[in-house]
Amino acid sequence: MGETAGRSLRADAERSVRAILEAAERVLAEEPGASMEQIAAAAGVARTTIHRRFANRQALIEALASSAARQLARAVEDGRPDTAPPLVAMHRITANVLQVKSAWAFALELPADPDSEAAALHQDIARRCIAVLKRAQDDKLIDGAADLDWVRRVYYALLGESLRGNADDADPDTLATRIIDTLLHGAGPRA
Amino acid sequence: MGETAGRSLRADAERSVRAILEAAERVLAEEPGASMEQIAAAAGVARTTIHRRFANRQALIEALASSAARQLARAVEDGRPDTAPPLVAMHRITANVLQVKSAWAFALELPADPDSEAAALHQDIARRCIAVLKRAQDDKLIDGAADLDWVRRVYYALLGESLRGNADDADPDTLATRIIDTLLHGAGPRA
DNA sequence: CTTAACTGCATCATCGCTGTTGCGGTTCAT
DNA sequence: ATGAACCGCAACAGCGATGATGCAGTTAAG
Repeated sequence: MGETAGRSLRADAERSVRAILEAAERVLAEEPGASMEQIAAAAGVARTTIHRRFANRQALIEALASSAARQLARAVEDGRPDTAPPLVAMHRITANVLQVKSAWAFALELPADPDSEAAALHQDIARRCIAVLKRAQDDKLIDGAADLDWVRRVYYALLGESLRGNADDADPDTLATRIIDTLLHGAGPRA
Repeated sequence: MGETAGRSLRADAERSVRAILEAAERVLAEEPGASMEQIAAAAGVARTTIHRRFANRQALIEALASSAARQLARAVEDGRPDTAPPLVAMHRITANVLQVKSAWAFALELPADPDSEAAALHQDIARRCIAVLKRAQDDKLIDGAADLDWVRRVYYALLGESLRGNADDADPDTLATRIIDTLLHGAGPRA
């Protein structure tokens, strides 16, 4: 479970942990093989401080993945996936997720160990995602014969593609609109 | 230019180079930070042999990227992108590219140095890709108001997504059909 | 205020990877 | 068949990253 279970840290220690995780995301996104030294520098912290909080590089990575996955789960939850109308939920969730994903791109694309907290969260998110798609299918927004798992994968791919290169030059809602539109209608001529 | 310009190698040396490049793809795909030792072992070659052919790890990576990019360009070319009917060309190119991309996934997703051979090839491929899409647009297969650069990016994303996980369990034509269908019509209900 | 937690700094040992060189044996080209 | 190219093996030096430790100074919590 990484750091989740440790008893509550002192206020400054908590700040350090956050700074380290944020710095790790920033640095590793640009250079996945970056050293602890570089991460420490970016966090405004001594390298030994990182080793005090995270035993291994591995442990740091896992904590990073867990933290990001929790934020992603929250972003989905905030979109009211199983109460709001499907189209509204999809739009809100997409906009929320885009923001989280642009801030934690590296951590979220990390190959998760099958029995880690992050993996469990991602699995739960995928479950909710398919549930929303199912509701959209019931509302005839998605073809009845469509393979929802493929649709979900396409949706994920569109999310990822929207964030490549110039990350946050457009606002999330504009990007979300384009994603949903592409997902539902593709590139073909409109009716 | 990497290794392209060196005078012709002896037959066994050429075999070694191919074995090394193929092993590098295989090993690095699973573990991007793998050591030269691991690559050498996978290639059935001594580590020093790699250093004889490629000065740096960097040089090896670049040669790998160039080699893969050349194969990809050839796969596109074989689809007759500017003579065959757009839909036919798209299908053929997609099927061809899927095969190359499944064999050289790591090398092709490598961030290319702006002034490398690989980058030039990828740029040329993107140019051809957009040309095909333009012809499809002229044939009313794609909406007249569509942003072709976005369409191309979506197409790339669909290609990538099709190969994740169980790589080659389905034949390329089936996958290609689904990709083109999704690209043109999305997940919405069919007419 | 007093104590315990936390941090920075300097240091140390260790490890694995890299890249090079030399040599003896093997394989290809002509 | 002969020479040049190639390969494996062993050894070496160098480098940077890792992770641990002790100590002195600072900060938060009760």
